[in-house]
Formats: sequence, structure tokens, C-alpha cells
Amino acid sequence: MSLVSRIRMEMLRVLQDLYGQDFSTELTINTTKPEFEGDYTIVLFSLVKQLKKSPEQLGRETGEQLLKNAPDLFLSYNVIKGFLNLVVQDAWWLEFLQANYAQKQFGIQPAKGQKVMVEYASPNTNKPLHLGHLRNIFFGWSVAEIMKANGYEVVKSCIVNDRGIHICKSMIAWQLFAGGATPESTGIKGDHFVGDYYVKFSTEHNRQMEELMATGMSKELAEKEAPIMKAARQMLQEWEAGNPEVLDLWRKMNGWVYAGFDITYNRIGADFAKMYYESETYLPGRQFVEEGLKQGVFFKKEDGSVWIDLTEEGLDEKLVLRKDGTSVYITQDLGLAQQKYEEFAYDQSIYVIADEQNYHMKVLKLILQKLGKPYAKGIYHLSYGMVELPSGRMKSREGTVVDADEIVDEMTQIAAKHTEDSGKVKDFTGDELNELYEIIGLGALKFFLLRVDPKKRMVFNPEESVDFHGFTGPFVQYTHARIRSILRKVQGTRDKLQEAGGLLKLEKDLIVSLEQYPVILEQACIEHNPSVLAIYVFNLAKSFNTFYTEHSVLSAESDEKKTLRLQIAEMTANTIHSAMGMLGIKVPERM
RNA sequence: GGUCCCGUAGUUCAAUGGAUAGAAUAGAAGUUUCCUAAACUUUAGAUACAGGUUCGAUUCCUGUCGGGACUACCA
Repeated sequence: MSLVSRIRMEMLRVLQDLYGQDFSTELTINTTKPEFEGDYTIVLFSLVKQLKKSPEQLGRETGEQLLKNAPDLFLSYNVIKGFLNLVVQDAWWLEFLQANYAQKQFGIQPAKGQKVMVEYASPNTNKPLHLGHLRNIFFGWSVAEIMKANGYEVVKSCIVNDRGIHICKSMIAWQLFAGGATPESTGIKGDHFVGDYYVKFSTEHNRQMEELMATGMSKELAEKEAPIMKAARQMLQEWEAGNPEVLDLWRKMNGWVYAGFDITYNRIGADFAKMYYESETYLPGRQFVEEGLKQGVFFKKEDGSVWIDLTEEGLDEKLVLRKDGTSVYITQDLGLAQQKYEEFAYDQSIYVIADEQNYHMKVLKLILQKLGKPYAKGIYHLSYGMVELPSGRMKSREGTVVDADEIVDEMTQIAAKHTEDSGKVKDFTGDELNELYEIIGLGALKFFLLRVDPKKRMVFNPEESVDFHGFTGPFVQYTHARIRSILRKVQGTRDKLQEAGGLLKLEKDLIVSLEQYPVILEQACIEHNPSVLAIYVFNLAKSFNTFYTEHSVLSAESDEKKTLRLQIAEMTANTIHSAMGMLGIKVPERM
């Protein structure tokens, strides 16, 4: 049990003992602000009204009783205004440290018996991944790991948007302009290769539109009438009709893209237990239309299109089937939700999708509820804010999209430069150096994207790029490397601590932080929020650095102090390793 | 027009309705015979505006101003 839970329990017991009342819902317990004496603080204001006592009196009475009930835990208390500050016994902290400093699994929860599906990444196959995908991928992956650590069984999945007019655009452009070139023949990574033809399509399309508009045609019409656009639409029809040549080309080009994606996924550490392809899932959703019509959840308009009326829920009418009988995006998603459930019988199905689709996902869940699907309640849209540039949204048309592979390369190069400048790992082999650069560069990027509240939009400034100082991944990695360096120098054991004397402030600060890790990990899970962990691990590293400058570990004042500090150091390193692991960030032994 | 989200130091981000609004970075000034200076210490700097709710509001409510997303028979 965590210390806060213990304090809560003790306080509830005291309130029951003294006043015979139950306050389980309205007890606020915080860590004590550094300017006051104490480790944890109980906020008394909310109790004052019901108990009809002054905050001071209430504080004194409960404080006394807490000391009486749990003398092993509490050393002293003080009351300031409505705040009851509690000081925990040094002996309690030491016991905690003894029990956990070498525990690699500290904070990891046993299995809950609940299955969660986490869908993330979900790219299109017409262009390479960009910075927005990276936020999605790092975020989704991290949430999945955090849930695992909290005892959920997690299945990571991905829906690949591998069909549609946008795919046909790159196909047409390749036919027209490539002259048979391939990723192999050009040495270009497959996803970038295909993306280049998607761009070529746009360029040619624009050129043709301008020609047509010069003859007096309206923009809207020119857009549709441009020959290359007609060709793309024609190709989509042939694809749907199953034209073997078109399908061959489609498979070939998608294959190039997947090969490219795999390289990137592998490099950044993304993994999926289950891939879904829209080309395989876009049809089954239509069964829902029949079902919905029969149940009276959907209705048919005169032109044959099918709709659902969500005006009672404050939304609009939403189309679920076109008049020509083809399905739309939402219809496909209905089918996929069903398919996932049949396959994995999930308790929760989490969709990591940007907040521009809040409306869409609300509609999806509502429709499934109205259709009476048992799995509807488990559907959860894990919405996150888009990554923007200082100038606003990334726009492929203006060439301001930050490419994923490029930014990872850039980070790695900066890491290499810093490492060379520091001159600390001159004995590393070439392979070891490259691995280290990847660890640091990716660490910086992942930490940068994960340290902010995922729900909020974030700004990425490519000019300033990602810093390697301060509130960053490398800062935390560096702290870990320094600790490991100390631990390497110690032979023999750092086990039983007999008598450590009083804890110094900086020693205690660290133990207090370490004790909170399981609570933080649980909070990150409940909130689906990795930034909680990033902030925590940064503060932990900062505390250690302050401690490190002030007190020596290896040349401590006494053997007892040395043992104590080695234990603190080891547990700090373990916790950094674990927390950074949840963020998908490796921590080096040396840097 | 309708629905929803967001306005905090120069900049990028924190703050379950709680104590004197925290960090990082950029700025200023320092720290290296001693476990890795990618570090540490000191310093200056912010809640868009106006009301309301209450012991207490960055947080909740209303309005104003400013930014953004969605509201496609695109996916």
C-alpha cells in the first residue's frame, strides 16, 4: 500500500474514532510544500463545516490521535491555518528503502484480468510518416505500456488506410512519370518514394487546373475535369471492380510503403500485435446498415441514402450509406469495431486519434450504443492535440510538413555532436557509438513529444529543434549514466543497513519521491497520460543531481551513510530506467 | 450559423477548488585539485479582459476579446 493510502486510512480511522463520521470521499492529501515542515499534508477545510470545529482545533485533535494510533509511522505534526502537516518517521523511510531499492518491478501491478485493445499509428499508404504520426505513435505506445504495467492485458493494433482515391493518385502519377523506377532502382526508401509520386500528382493536377481555368472554367469544375484527376477516379473504380492490373500495381506500391514503414517502426520502437487493412474491413460494415434499418435506428431518405438522426444527442443527422450504396468512413469503423470485438473480446477498445476527429468518434460510439452492441461502452477515444509549427498547422502543400525520418536523423546527429564534444566515451566502438546516438537522439524526441499533456495542442519549433538540456530526455539519461558510473565503482554488497542516523534533507527528498512512483504510474494509467511520468522522472533526476552535488556517495561521512546513499542511488537508477521505459526511452550506462 | 477545445514569465510547458502560481529555456551573476559540468547555485520575469459562485478561483459559471478544430454522399 502506498504511503498516501496509508495516511488516508489512518485519518479516516481517526475521524471515525473521534467524531463517528465517515469522510471517505472528501479527504485531500498532498505532499507538503517545501516551505513548511512535514512530508504529507491533509487539507482540513472541507471537514470544518460538518464537524463545526475551527481548523486549528480540528488539526490538533486529529494530529494527536494520528500520533497515538500510528506511532510507527508519524513522528510529529503541525497545523497551519487549515493544513495538517505530518512528519513521517525516518525509520519508516529507511524500512521502505531497504525493502525496495533493488526491486526492478517496483510499482508494477499484478494482472487485473482485463483486456484492452489500443489502436494507434494508423497511417495512410500514400505518403511517409510525419511529426504528427510520431506524437501519435509515441503516445499510443506509451499508454499501452503504462496500462500493461498497471495489470491490463494489452493488444496493440493498427488500422492501415490502404485504399481510396488518395492511394490511386500516387499510383497514377507513378504510371505517368516514373518510367518504371522503383525504390530499389533509385535507392529511395519505399514510403518516401511513393510519397514523391503523390506530390507529383498534386503538382500535375494544379498545372492542369490552371490550364483549364485559363479557358474560363470555374475552379471547382477544373478540379474535377483535370485529366489526371479523371484518371485517378477511373482507377479507383477499376480497383473496386477488381481489375487485376490495377490490383497488382496497388499491391506493389503498398508493399514499397510497408517496407519503408517497417524500417521506421523498427527504429523508433513501435510494435503491433495486430494489423488491420481498410481494404479488408471496408465492406463488412454494410451489414450494420441492414441491422440498423430493421431496428429503426437508421432511416432511409428518398434518394436511397441511409442516415441516423442524432439531433436528440445534440449532434446532426449523419450519413451512414451513400445513395449509390457504397459505405462511408463511419460505416467502415462500425464494421471494424465489431470485427475487433469478435476477435479479441476486449473490455476496452482505445482509439488513439487526433482531436480533429472528436465528433466522428462520438458518433461512432453513439451509433453502436443505439444498436445495442455490448462492446459499445468499452469504446474510448483517446484524443490528442495536433502538433503545430510556430506558423500554424503543418501543410503538405506548403512543404512545411516535418518528416519523421528526417527529424529522427537530425536528433541523432545532434546527439552525436554533443557526445563528441563531451569526449566522455572515446573508448566506444563505432557500433556502440551509433547505438548511443540513437538512444540519446530518440530519447530527446520522445521526451519532447510526451512531456506535455497529450490533450493539448503543442508547438514544435524546427529552428530551435529539440534541446538536450533542462527538462529533456538526455538530462534524465545523463543522470542515470552518472548513477550507473557510481554503482560500477562499488565492489561487494550494499545490503543491510544497521543504523543510518538521521536522514539529511536531500536524502529524504529522494526517498519521498521514489516512494511515489507507483502512485504516479497508476495516475498515468487512469488519466491515459504519459506526461505525468515524464514530469515525475524529470523531477526525480533533478533531485538526484542536487543531492549529487551536495553529498558524496563513495566518500560518504561513514560506512552507514555510504550504504544508505548507494541504496538511494540504485533505486533512483532503477526508477528512472522503469519510468523512461514506459515512455519508450532507453537509458544508457554511459554517455 | 451550430457544437466543442484553448488563452499562464520573451518562448515552450506545469499547477485532483488549497498555503507565497511551479519548471525549463533565453537574459544577468557564479561553481571544476573531489563519484561524468548534457550538471549545480543565485537572480529577474506571467494567470487575455470584466463580472459572479465561496473560507479560498489559473481551475467552476456568465459575458467580451483573441486563436483553433469539427459541422463533406473525402478517408
